[in-house]
Amino acid sequence: MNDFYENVYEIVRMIPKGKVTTYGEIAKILGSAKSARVVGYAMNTSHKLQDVPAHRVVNRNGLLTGKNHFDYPTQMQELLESEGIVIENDKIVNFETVLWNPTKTE
DNA sequence: CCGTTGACGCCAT
DNA sequence: TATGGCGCCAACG
Repeated sequence: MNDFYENVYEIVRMIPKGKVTTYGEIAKILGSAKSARVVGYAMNTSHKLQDVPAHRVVNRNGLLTGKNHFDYPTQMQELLESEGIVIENDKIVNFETVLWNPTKTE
């Protein structure tokens, strides 16, 4: 397991309930701001890991781009809604409000 | 070993 | 404002 992925998983695991973060932010924290795609790929690999709430990770627009990779397309939205996050048209409402900043939280 | 693809993001047109 | 292309890095065929 590469440190890059380990860091990704660790950050995603740190996301508190009812909050979300973006691939770009995670990538930036890891030092590869432009490698957001790799973060997404890591998420795909994390599918086998239960401790990684991949549903709390969205793109910079708050759009549920990865919903199609779950067991069923609506699972991601359902999980987020279960945590109090409001989603409309596959997009998170009040995205900035539910956005979690890993760097601000220690 | 080389080419293509992808849970993204930014810049150019 | 909307669409398209390029970059980045790793995995897969």
